[in-house]
Formats: sequence, C-alpha cells, structure tokens
Amino acid sequence: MTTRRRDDDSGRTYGGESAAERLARQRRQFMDAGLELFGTVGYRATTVRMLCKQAGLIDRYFYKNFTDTEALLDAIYRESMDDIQARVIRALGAASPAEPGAMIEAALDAFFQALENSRVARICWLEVLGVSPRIDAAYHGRIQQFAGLILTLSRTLFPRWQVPDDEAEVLAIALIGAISQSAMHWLLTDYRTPRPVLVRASARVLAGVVGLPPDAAPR
Amino acid sequence: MTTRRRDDDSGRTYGGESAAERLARQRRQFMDAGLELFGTVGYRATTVRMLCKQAGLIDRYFYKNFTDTEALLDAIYRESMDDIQARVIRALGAASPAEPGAMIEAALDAFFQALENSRVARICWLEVLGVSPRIDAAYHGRIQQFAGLILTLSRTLFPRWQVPDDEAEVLAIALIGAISQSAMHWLLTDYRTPRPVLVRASARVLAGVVGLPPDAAPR
DNA sequence: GCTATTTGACGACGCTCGCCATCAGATTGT
DNA sequence: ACAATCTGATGGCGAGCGTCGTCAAATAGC
Repeated sequence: MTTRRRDDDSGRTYGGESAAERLARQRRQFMDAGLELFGTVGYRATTVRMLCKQAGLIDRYFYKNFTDTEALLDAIYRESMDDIQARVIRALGAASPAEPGAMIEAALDAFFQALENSRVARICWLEVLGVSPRIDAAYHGRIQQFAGLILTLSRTLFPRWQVPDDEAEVLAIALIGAISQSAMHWLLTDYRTPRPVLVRASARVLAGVVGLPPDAAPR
Repeated sequence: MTTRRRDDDSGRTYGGESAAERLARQRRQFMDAGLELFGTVGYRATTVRMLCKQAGLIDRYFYKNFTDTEALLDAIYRESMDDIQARVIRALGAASPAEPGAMIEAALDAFFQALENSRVARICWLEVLGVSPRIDAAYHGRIQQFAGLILTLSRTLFPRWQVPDDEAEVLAIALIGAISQSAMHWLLTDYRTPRPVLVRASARVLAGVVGLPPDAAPR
C-alpha cells in the first residue's frame, strides 16, 4: 500500500510538464524526426539511433511511444494522409457545387499544393510501399477510402454517369492511380512541371472518366 | 609466359559446360531464385544466404554474377518488364489498327494476363519501390519509357486528339498510373475481380482521356 | 595417373542493428 | 534537506548481415 496511485497517470511533473504532456511532446518530436528522416534518407536507411539523434531524445522514450520504427512510419503516414485529405475536403466544401468543374479543380489544386512538401510526398507515395504486410494494409485501406470518396462524389455530382458497380470500383481506384502517378512523377522530377499543368491534366482524366464533355473541363 | 590465355574466356569446361555457359546458368538460377523469393517473402526480407539455398548454389557464384542483391533485383525487374512490354507490343501488332478500341482491349488484356504471375507483379509493382536511388531511377525510367509508348500511340491512333505537349506528357504518366493502380489493387485483393472487368475499366479511362466517345469503347 | 582447376560445405571476420542495463546529475514533492 | 523520480550518456548483448578463407571431393587436361 506504499504506492499511492501509479498506473493511470503515473509520474510527476518535470520541467514544468506533466507526465502526459512529456509523453505527447516526445511523441511529436519523434514524429517530426521521422518525417524529416523518412522523407529524405528514406525509411529503410533510417535507424532508431538516427531518429533519437534527430529528435534530441534517447531510445528509452522512443520505445515508450512506439513499438518499432514501423509503428512510427504508420503513425506518420496516417497523420500526413489525414492532413492531405482534410485539405482536399476543405477545398471541396469551399467550392460551389453548381460548378463541378471548378470543384474538381479546387480539390486537385489543394491536393497538389499539399504534395509540394516533398517529405510528406516521399513518405506517403514512395516509402510506405512494400515495407511490410501491416503498412501495405494501411496503404491499401487508405487508397480504398479515398476511392470511396471519389466514387460517392462522382455518383452525386454526375447522377447521369452510369457504369456497373464492379467497374466503377475499379475506375475509382484507377483515378486515384492516375493522380498518384502524376504526383509521384512530379516528385521524382523535382517539381519541374508547373502545378496548374498537373491540375489541368488530372481534371481532364477525371472528366474523361465520368463522361463530362471536354469543354466542361476547366480552361 | 606460362599463362596461356586466361583473361578473356578464362576457365576450362566442367560438367560438360564451358566457363561462359556455367556463368550463364548460375546467373539464371539466381534470377529464378530471386523471382521466387523477392516475389513471395519480399526483397528486404531476402538475404544472400536464402538466395543461395533457393538457387542450389553458394555465395561465391552469386558475387561472380552480381555485386549485391540490389543488382539482382535490378536485373529481374528489367527482365520482367521487358517481357511484359514485349507481350503488350505483340498484342498490339496482332490487332487491327482500323479498330482502335479492339487494339486497346487486346493490349490491356495481354498486360493484365502477364500480371497474373503474382511474383512478377509483386516485384515490379511493390518491391522495387523505395529500395534505393538506383532502383528508383530504373523504375522511373521504365515508367517514362512506357509513357512515351502510350503517347506516340495515342498521337498516331487519334490524330485529332489535341492537347498541349506538357499536359499530354502528364496525361501519359497519369494513364500509366491508372492502369498501375488497378493492377496493384488487383494484386493486393488476390485477383478477386475478373480480368475482363479490369480491362474494360482501363479501356474506359484511356478512351476518356483521348476523347473517344464512350460508345467506341469495347462492350 | 598426375596436376590444376572447380565445386560445395563450413566457419570466421567485422560491422550494424534493435534493445536493454547501468550510472551520475537534474528536478520534484514532502 | 532528503528521498524518489526523471533524464541523458554510455556501453554491452545477441543476432543478422555481407564477405572472405579454408579444405576435401569431383572433374578436366596432359
């Protein structure tokens, strides 16, 4: 009975921070370190020691927050994709539903703008691939989530668009792939192509698939 | 002057094989072993020891043929992609240029049929990504090569298709991405979707981008 | 038949990795 | 002031890696 209560919010304040605050701060430091290292030297070339040096912490606090580097990658991937997705949805909400072309353009522009952070782009489009079954599942799930978003959006924006369900599902995946590959190519060629060109080309693919006349596409 | 001539085709015959034949056979054995292991357990989980056991050879002959596992992956990737590309081109040549829709369908069917080899598909679409700058460059170069093929094909098959060059380049990349992502999704969902559905959806994307009326698309 | 080469089996090296233990100094609650 | 806790630094442990060397058995040229 000498232990007061240690299990729930165990730990005292230190350096003006509660135990939970310290944990959260350490977690953020490792997230930032992972974003930097995974996004530059790459995931497989990054070690726990490097992450600790980058974060300015020691490995004990790494293992307090993550089981291994894979868990850190997973967390960074989810956070980054959540952020990108939020930006796209925000852009969608700000556009007028009366003009589908403008809506698509706004969403695509927000998307490619988010990708101009090369670390995020590299992690979410290159580094996560082929790491492990767990990460693959996270990636695959995210693709399908995005595809579902595109699918319902297309069905509501273009009710006259009629294709069988199984084919529509593949089409949504294909659209994701088209935009993804453009983004990847953009990243691998050091953002040489101006962003509006990317947006216009992606909009054309989208319009072509949903059967919109080319004139309805922006520009 | 005691050495006869040893540098060019040095080595004698052994087991009924010349030195060059042995080297080629060993190389093939390692290529097959790599195809099997990279395509099942994955590239990063594969070690030189595993490759040797799978090939039924010892490491000395591995290093005679490849500098490291990365070089083996590179060779396998190039060979596999060459094979896929050859199948697609063969299908294109066998189809009638008078019916662009049928040509596209034949090419896509050959492509997805080749991808039914899951080891090849996994290596070329998952394992090669994010390995190293060298492999990334090989991947990127192959994508651009394929995009160039699509671009010239589109320009010749549909001369009335008019888009600016910079946008057309992105569109070709996007088309590759659309098909790639469909293929990847197919692989990751254990080939659940029937192949014709994949072909039809991909054809629709292609037709949509080059401005073909939906009726001209197959089916 | 004798010598040189090739082959497979096996072990050892140097290195780096993830992970864990220790220990002195800093900070906190009483 | 003092005991308890937290922190950073350091080093070690076992495992896995690529790579190299050794050695007996198999094969080929003379």
